[in-house]
Amino acid sequence: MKEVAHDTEQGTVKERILQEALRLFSEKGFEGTSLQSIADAVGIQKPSLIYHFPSKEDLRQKVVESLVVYWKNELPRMLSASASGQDQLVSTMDALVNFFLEDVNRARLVVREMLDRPEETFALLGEHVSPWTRLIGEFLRLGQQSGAYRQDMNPDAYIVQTMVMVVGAVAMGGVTSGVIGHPSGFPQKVLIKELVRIAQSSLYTETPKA
Amino acid sequence: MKEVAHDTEQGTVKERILQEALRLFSEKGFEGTSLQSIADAVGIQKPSLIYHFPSKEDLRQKVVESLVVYWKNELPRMLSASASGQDQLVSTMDALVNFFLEDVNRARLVVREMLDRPEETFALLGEHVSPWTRLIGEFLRLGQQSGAYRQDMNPDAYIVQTMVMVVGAVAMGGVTSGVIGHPSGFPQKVLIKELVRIAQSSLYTETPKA
DNA sequence: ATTCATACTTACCGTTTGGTAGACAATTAT
DNA sequence: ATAATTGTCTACCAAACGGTAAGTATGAAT
Repeated sequence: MKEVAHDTEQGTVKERILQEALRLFSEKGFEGTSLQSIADAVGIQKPSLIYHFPSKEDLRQKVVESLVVYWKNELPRMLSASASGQDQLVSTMDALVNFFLEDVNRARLVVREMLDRPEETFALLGEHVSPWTRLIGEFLRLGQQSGAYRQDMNPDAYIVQTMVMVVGAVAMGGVTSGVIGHPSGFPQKVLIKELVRIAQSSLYTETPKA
Repeated sequence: MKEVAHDTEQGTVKERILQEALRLFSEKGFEGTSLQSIADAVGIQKPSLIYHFPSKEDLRQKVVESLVVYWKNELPRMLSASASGQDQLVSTMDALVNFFLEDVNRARLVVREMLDRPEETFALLGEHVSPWTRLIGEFLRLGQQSGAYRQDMNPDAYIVQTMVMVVGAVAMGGVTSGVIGHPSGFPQKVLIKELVRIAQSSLYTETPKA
C-alpha cells in the first residue's frame, strides 16, 4: 500500500526528502534553501516534492516533527533505562550529547528554529520536552535536599543552561573554537569532554578528584 | 564633509541602515531579510540603500564588521581595566554577558553567522578574538599551576564552552526555557545568574560557599 | 477490460528578489 | 556663475522563488 515505487536506493522518496531537507535547512537555513535544491538533492522534480509535501512550510513542520517524535520516544527510554541513581543524570546527558553528535544537523536545525520561530519553538518544547525536564528538575531538587548537589544551584536554570551548552557546543563548537586560534578547529571530543566536566563539577558539592 | 543631509532623526542614514540591518538580519536571518524591508525600516528607497552599500553581501559584511571592531576595542579595555587578580576573569565575563545582553540581536547575529558561514566566521574569530582569548588561556593555566583552578579543566576548551554558553544563553535563553514549561518564559536574570555560577563553580578547586 | 489512485513529469504563472539606469535636487568647490 | 560631487528618487530588468495545471506511466481493484 505504501511503497509502490521500487525505492531503488535507500528508503522511500518521502523519507529521502525529509532527510535532504533536514540537511539543507540546517546548513543553509529555511529561507536559504529552495525547493529546487531539495528536489535536486533527492533526484526528483520540484512538483514531485510538492506532491509529497503540499508546501515548503508543511515540509519544514514535518522535518521538525521528525526530530520531536524521536525525542518523545527516546527521552523517556533513557530516563528509565539506567537504574535510578546518580548515574541516571550522567547517562541521560550522555545520550543527549550523542543524539546531537550523531548528526550535527539536528543541533543546527534546533538552533535555527529557535532563532527563526521563537514562540512556536517555545510552545513545541513546552509541549513535548517539558514533562521530562520537570522530572529531572525534581531529581535535582531531591539531590539538593540530600546535600549531594550545591545549594546555590537553580535546578530549572541549570537544566536550561546545560541544554544550551550541549546544543550550542554541537551546533557551533567547530566554529567557536576559532576564538582559540587553533589552525584548523579543535577536536570535538575534547570540547564535549570539557562540557560534561563543567556540567558535572558545577553540580556536586564535593569535588570528585582534587 | 560627511553629514550632508539633515539627519533629521538619529545618526546618519548609513548608521541607521546598519542598525536596522543588524536588527532584521538577527531576527529573520540574512536570506530571510529583503533589501526592501531594510529600506522600509529606515524610511528610504531600495536604490538609496544600494547607493550606500553596493550589495546585500557588502552590507552584511559591514554589519558583522561593526560588531567585530567593537570587540577589538572593548575586549582589551576590559582585560586591563580591572586590576590583575581573580576578579579580572569575573569582570571580563560580566562585560561579555552585558555586551550581548545590551542588545540581544548581537548574540543572535553571531550565532546565525556561525551557522550560515562557518569557515568565514571561524577565520574572523581567529583573527580578531583569538589573541585575547589566548591571553585568558594563559591566565587559566597559571591559576591551574598555582592550584586555584581545577587540574582536570581544559583551559582552551573551557573558554570555548563558556563562550558558547554565554552567546547561546542570550540568543536562545528565552526560547530554551520552554523546556521547563514555565507558562511564558523564564526571567533572564535568573538564567544569567546560573550561567555565571556554572562557569565559576566549575573552575575553582574549592567551593566558595558550602 | 476498465476504472482508479499513486507517483512523477513538463510547462507555466504571478510575485519577489537583488541590482541597474538614468533623472533630479542640493550642496560644495573652483 | 558654473562645474562637479553627493544623495535620493522613479522606472525598470532578468533571474529565481513557491506553487499550479494538466498530463502520463504504473500497478491494484472492480
